[in-house]
Amino acid sequence: MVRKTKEDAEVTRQRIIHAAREMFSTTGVSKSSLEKVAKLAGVTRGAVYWHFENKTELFHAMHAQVFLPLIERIDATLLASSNEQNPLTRIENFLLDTIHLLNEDEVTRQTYEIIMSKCEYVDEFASVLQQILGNCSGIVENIERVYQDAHQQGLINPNLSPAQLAMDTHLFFSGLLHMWVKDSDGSRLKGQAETLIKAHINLRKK
Amino acid sequence: MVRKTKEDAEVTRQRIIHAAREMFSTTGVSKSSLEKVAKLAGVTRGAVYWHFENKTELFHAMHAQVFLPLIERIDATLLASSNEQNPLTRIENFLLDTIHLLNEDEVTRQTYEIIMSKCEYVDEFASVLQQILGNCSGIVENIERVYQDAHQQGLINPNLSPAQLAMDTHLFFSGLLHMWVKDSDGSRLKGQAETLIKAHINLRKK
DNA sequence: ATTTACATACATTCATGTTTGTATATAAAA
DNA sequence: TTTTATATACAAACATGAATGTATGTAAAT
Repeated sequence: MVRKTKEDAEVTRQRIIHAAREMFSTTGVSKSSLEKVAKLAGVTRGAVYWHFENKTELFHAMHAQVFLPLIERIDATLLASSNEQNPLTRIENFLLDTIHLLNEDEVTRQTYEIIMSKCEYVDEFASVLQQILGNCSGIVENIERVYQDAHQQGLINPNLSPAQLAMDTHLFFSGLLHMWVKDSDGSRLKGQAETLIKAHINLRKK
Repeated sequence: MVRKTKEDAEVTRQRIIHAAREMFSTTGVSKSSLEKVAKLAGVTRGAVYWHFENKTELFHAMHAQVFLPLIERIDATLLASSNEQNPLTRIENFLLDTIHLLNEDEVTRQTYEIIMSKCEYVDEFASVLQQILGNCSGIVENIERVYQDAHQQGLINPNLSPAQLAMDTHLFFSGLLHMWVKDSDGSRLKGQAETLIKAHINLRKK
């Protein structure tokens, strides 16, 4: 029984991506052989090589599937409804939402985990790092705009530059995500992430 | 010509560690074969296997060589001369010193780079992550003590808990180091790291 | 009839761990 | 002090396994 319908093929493609994510997160990217990924997906390497050129392309597909929507969501959360509520609250909500997403969505959490601690950024993967850094720059710019709003509305200490505040927030949150993801047993952060975020924002209030 | 003197052997051992660090940082840990490490060190795999059980042990040796002294240095910087100067200045100097170290010392920089983006934390390497997290906890505790000093001296806003401030600083700095190391061309951070650190500390001042 | 969506088989490369060989440093015995 | 025995510090060879990429086969969808 070969030659499935187009929809069936798409299903197998997704199953392969899903299996790859599982494999990557438990075994690490470099030690995940396509043989094992295929087996976990219930297919053979033939199917994998049919859908993806090689492991790198499979990785890219897995990464993009989660992060492209995520970037859009971030932009939307930060910028949309610009004038509807307190800018500082908007930033706080953005951070809280992201933590919440990691709590709820296994796929997103696994992807973050792979990106942050199960992957070596050399050769073909170096470009992924640059891409991530690019996304970060975008996020920082967005946060900065919101801080500018806060600045204009007189919500924060006027001698703090929005650019520096934005970078400080981004670095804080980057550190938070890293520790959140790596601290697997959750003893250090899981319980107090929300408190920390609120404290971080409170530092800025007048 | 085999059977060198003990001192010669120690030299070889160091050469292997050094070569491993170079290899790991350019090729990534998992793609660095002991064959290539040996060749870079000017020896054969025989020498490598004589000095180290396997690649994991070699990695541990490389890691410990840089990080054990580093941890001591951090403790010293943060705690020593406790009453000699402003606590906030002490934290600021600790952060600035670390960035300065990364600027000056190639070996330390490479090691950080490997730890942060050229290594997959699975299986035998998972313990390294836990070890790093343990170190982080220690650092946070130290920072917290210094913030307590600042608190008692009335230097900071009294409704900010030292524990939260310490964690906020640590996460900020963790994020900063990550970006500092990964942003290889330095376009995003290299120039403004010091400014950001000072801004971060200034946020806390009364 | 032809392309599609795979499974199967094949060839090659590469890394690892182990074993063996060996010249010499070093410590003990004479 | 010289001789001797043994452990040391590797190099070289070997054996094995695993992963990759490609090529071929094939049944069903289109």
